[in-house]
Formats: sequence, C-alpha cells, structure tokens
Amino acid sequence: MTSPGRRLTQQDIARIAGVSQTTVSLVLNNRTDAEVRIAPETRERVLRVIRETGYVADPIARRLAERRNRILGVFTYEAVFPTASADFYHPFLLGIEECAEEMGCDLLLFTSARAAGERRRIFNEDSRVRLADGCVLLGRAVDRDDLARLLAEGIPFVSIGRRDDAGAPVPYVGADYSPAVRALVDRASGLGHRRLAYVGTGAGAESPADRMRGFREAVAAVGAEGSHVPVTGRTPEEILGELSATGVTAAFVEEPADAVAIMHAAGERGLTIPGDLSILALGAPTRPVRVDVDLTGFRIPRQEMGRRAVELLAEVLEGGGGTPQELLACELVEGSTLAPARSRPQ
Amino acid sequence: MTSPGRRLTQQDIARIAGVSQTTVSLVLNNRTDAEVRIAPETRERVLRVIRETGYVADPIARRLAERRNRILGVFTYEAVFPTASADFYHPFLLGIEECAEEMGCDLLLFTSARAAGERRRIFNEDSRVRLADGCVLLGRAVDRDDLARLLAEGIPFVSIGRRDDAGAPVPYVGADYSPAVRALVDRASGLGHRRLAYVGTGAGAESPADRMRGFREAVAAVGAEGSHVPVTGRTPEEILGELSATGVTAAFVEEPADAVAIMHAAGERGLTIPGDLSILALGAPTRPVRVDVDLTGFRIPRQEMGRRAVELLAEVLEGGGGTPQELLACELVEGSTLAPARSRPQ
DNA sequence: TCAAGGTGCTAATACGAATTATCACAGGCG
DNA sequence: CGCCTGTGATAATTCGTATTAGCACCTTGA
Repeated sequence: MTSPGRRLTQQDIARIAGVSQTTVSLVLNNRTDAEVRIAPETRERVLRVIRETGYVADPIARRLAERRNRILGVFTYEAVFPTASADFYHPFLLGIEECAEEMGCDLLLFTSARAAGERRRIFNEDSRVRLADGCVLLGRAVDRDDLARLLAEGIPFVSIGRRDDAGAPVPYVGADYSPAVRALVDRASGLGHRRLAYVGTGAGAESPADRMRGFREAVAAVGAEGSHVPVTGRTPEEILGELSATGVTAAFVEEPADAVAIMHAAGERGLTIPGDLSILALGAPTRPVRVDVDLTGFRIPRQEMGRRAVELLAEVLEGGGGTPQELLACELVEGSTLAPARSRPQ
Repeated sequence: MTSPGRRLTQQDIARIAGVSQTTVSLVLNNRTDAEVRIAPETRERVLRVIRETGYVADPIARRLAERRNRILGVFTYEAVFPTASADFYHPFLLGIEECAEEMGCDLLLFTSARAAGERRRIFNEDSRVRLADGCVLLGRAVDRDDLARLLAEGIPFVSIGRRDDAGAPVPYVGADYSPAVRALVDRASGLGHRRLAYVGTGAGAESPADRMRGFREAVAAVGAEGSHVPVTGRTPEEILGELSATGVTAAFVEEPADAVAIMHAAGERGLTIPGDLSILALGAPTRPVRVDVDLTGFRIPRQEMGRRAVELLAEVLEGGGGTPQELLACELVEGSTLAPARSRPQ
C-alpha cells in the first residue's frame, strides 16, 4: 500500500554513487559555474544512479532552503465561493489564477479568516497572512486599519482596487473609473442630455468616490446640470420618481443591479428606456441580478486587474522597492440604453 | 516599520520574549505534557509577543519537521476559476471550503501544476502535492497514471468522483449515478415510454460509464428498448433527427447543456417538449448554458460531495488505514420535461 | 624542492520548526 | 553538609536540500 520504507534522499543517492550529498545536489542543479567543478564521469555516475532509483527532490526541503514558499495568498473580505458575490469576484480570481499558474505559484485562499458572524478581518486572532510570500487583497471596501497594519509590518501585498493612502501609499491596481465616467457623460452630452444624475452612494469607498468625481468633473466640463440621487434605503420606484420629478434625462447608475431595478420600475410606469430616460451603468453588478438588457456603460477589466495584481506582487517580492500603483482603463460598452435626449417642452 | 526583507521566525519571537526558540515552539504547540513545563507567566508573555507580531509558523518548515501543516491541497485538472467550468465546480469547492474551515485548515490551490501549454499534471517537474497534508482531486477525468503514482507514493488523497482501480483501489467520494438513472428510467417506463435513448458519450470516464450502465440495466429490467445516440461532433439538429427517426419518446441526456440545445432544436422544428418528446437530464451542466426550463432529472449532491471528501481525507490523515469509497445518492428533480408517452400509431 | 595555481570534491552550515536530552536552581529532608 | 526531587527552561539535533568555504591532490615553473 504505502511506499516501502523511507523516501529516497540525496544522501541515499550519494551513498550509492560513492560521493557526497553536496555533489548530488550540484549535479542535480546542473551547476556549471567556474567555482564548481564536477568531473564528467562523476556527474554521469550520479545521474545514472538518479535515473535508476527514480529519485525526485523533495519540494518541501527545497523550498525551505530557498527563502520562499511560492505561495501567494488571496484575501477577500467576503467569502470567495459562496454564490452571492461569486459573479463579481470571479473574473478577478480568474486573472489571479492564470498569472499565478504562469509564475509557478500556488494560491492560498484565506477562507478561514472569518470571525464568527462578523465581517472578515485580515488580522484576526490567528491570522495566517504571513503564511504566504505575499498576498492579493480583494474586496470593494478594505478596512483602513488593516491596510495601515499591512504597510507598517512590511507584508508584501497588492490591493485590487485603488486605495487611498493609509499612513503610506498603498500598492494597488485599480480600474480607472473617472475617465470612463467622463467619457459616458461626454457621450450623453453630445446626444443633447442636459440634466444628468448620479444615482448611487458616490462615497463610502474609493471606487464610488472615483466615479462620482469623474461625473462631477465631466458635468462641469460640458456645462450640464448634474445632481446626486442617493439610493440607500430607497425603492427603485422612489428613485425613479425623483429622476422624473427633477427632469433628469440621463441617469448614471453606480450599481448595475440598481440600473436593472430602475428599468423595471420604469417599465411598470409606462416609461420607455432609453426613449424617456437614458440609463448608463457604471461598472459590473456586485449583487446577483438577471441582466436582460444591454446596458450602456463600461466594462471593468477585472480579469486583467487580477493578472496585473499578481505581476505587481511578483515585482514587490523581487524587491523592486517602490509602491506600484496602476489604474487600468475601462472599455466603453455601447449597449442600448443611451439615446438622444428627447426634445421636450421646458 | 519592520524590515520587509525577512519574515518573522520563532527565533525572533524568542528574542523579543527573552526565551529560547524551543520555548516558543512548545508554547505554540500548546504542549502541556508532564515532560514539558512552562510557567504560566512565561507562556503568557510568549503568547503576547506572538499576538502582537502576528507571527505565523512557516508551513514549509513545519511540514519538513513534523508531517502536518494543516493545509489541504485542491488539485483540479482544469482551472478552478475560469468561466467555462466555474458553475460546475463551484458547489464542490463550496463544500470543500466549508468543511476545511470547520477543521481549521487552509486550502491550497495547486494552480502551478501546468507544464507549459500542456494539460495540468499532478506530477510535474517539482510537484507540490506533498506541500499539503493531503489533497482533494477534482475533475471529471483523472489521469490513470497520476492516480497510480499517488497511490504508489502513499500520498494521502481523496478523489471527488468515483475512480476505477489504478493498480490499487482509489479513495473517492462519488455520486451514485446508476440508481439515479435507473429511477428515471423506471419513471419513464411507468409513464408508458418504450423506446428510450441514452444521449451522450456513455464512456471515456467513470461517471458517464456509470450512467450508461444504470441506463442499460434499467432498460433491461423494465423490458424496454434502449439505444445509444452519440453526440460528439454532431449538431443538436442531427441528434434530434436520429431520435425522431428511431421513434424515441424519452431521451436520457448525459449533459444538460446538450439537453437544452436539443430542446431548442425541437422548438424550431415545431416539436413540443415533453408532449412529443420527454427529456431527462442526467446531472448538472459542465458547460455554461442558459437553462430556461425545469429539466426533469436528478441533482448531483456536489456540495455534500465536497464536504465528505474533506472529511474522508481527514480520516485518511488520521491514519485510518483503509481506502474510503463512498457513493452519495442523487436526488430526483421533478421538473417539467417528462410526460406520459403519447400513444401513437406504431 | 618548493611555492603557485588548477582541479575535483567534501565538510560545514543555513533554512525554520519540532523534539530529545539535559541542565540550573530551588527547597525539603536526613 | 550532601542528597534528592520537582520545576522551568534550553542546547543540540532532526528533517532534506542548497550554498559557501575550503581541503587534498596534482601539475607546473623557477
């Protein structure tokens, strides 16, 4: 059943070949430096024994001798697999996995970091963050204190999603929301929309703040009228009501799930989209939702962000020294929920 | 600001707490043997330093010295996250994650196991399978040689999905397809269906073979007529054509994605489901597909299988000695694609 | 004949945690 | 005073591989 006796070691090979363990190691690693010389016939003898015995180096010991795991940690505030957020996280993880695979690294999911019933924390009682060589942080909102501590303790990490400074600059790869929102506003403006609204929180974390900033700047630049319609604690009907009441013709909705809900509400009211109201979706749904229309908006390059995060982490681990910060462009999505503003009696 | 160069070791903790590395190790492992005595206040001091520094034992070193590190490996032949198979793997991973969490284990995804451009192999140049205490194998088809080698080297593992012997019995937890398919055949037979077809490969791996076997046995038992309609390289229209031509009234479709495609083809031909043709789906879709009908068939207990695999792996690690092999029952799904056979002119 | 230089290999050690074998120091007793 | 016992901690060693420093031997050249 189990392999007979002990696992073969370099020591065993050395004994059989009549050389030292060092020599075996040198031959195995094919070291041909000027410093190290092995007679061809000795090398051949060692190789023969290795071939005959089928010896394979123990990866554990090998990694102990190097100083790294080749393990990358992935920390998410929300659970990785459970269904609610799976759709949102999935593309990031896809990119992370791809890149880790290419780099020959394994991924460690910190699935155990959950304080009972509580929100996850990076530093809980027995945090295993240090278990990996470095880690990738995933999550829309990241605890500021956690970030500060990661920085202070010099733990190599890269955040997916832009983060404000937390005592020091945070390494991140984010989506470049501002210009993307600006481009949408330009489009809407070009189609005659003059009363625009930002529908969403527009604050609370960096990414909504970035979108809101892009919105404000663009509205100012094109000389349109921009309002902010909050969503928390309100029904789609109420939101739609406010949009209609204030004569908004183009709604820039932070969360696509809200956009879908508002569209349904509009349908029930007899309003047509985009005939009566244009809807622009600012990103990807973070809540599970059945999207049955082609929302105009932009695509967050999630997979690319995942990939890039791992690449940057690798650089950090190589001792690059700097604090990488990158924003990746979002690609505009044509969709069918933006139309020319209907000329209407003022 | 810690120097980001090195990672924290027990030696560091020892220095800070003013004790020896041995003491730190003893405290960490909560050794309270009669042989080992640590003064409560010393223990507390060490624990405090550990808490403050967030020290975590290096799993590699641990695994080298001991033979456990509380890390469970998850090996998949296909990538874990990519979209094509995500929906299929997700429930398994969910179960695995849940159970691992309860056991206080972390999960290590072997994402690095790919030889450039090739299919993943468990044993590549420096296989990291041994990095974890044991591992769970996931994948519809598993390489026979890999299994044999895992067995030969005595690496603890449990396969999700039944596997044929590979030199020796393979530990697994699988879905009990045969009886599930048999139950569906019984149902169809009870509703008057006499010409049944198995639509799918019915071979190539254990799970299709099990379904096919269940189908054949059941058909024989109820004295119906059963045929095999292959799918590889054929369009849904062609398949549907063969079903019609041979007078099949109930199609047992291995892959739900195919079932959906066949239903669409039927719709275009003016055939009604289940009026003209009953469709039975044998499991869960392994390809992404929009399932807009309630397929009659059975549910593979994927989450439970994931959980159970981890539990069995734990038993194996405890040194249970045996080779656990379990099949979990599939739950029948009523659905709406099975109806009484239309009495039709022979 | 002995220093200089080249060649081929090995002893020693590091890596980080776990374990075994001791060791230092009380206090109690005869 | 010397012996014993219990307590609390540590030095030394182990796991298997990689690396560094250096040793022993041989050839040259003066």
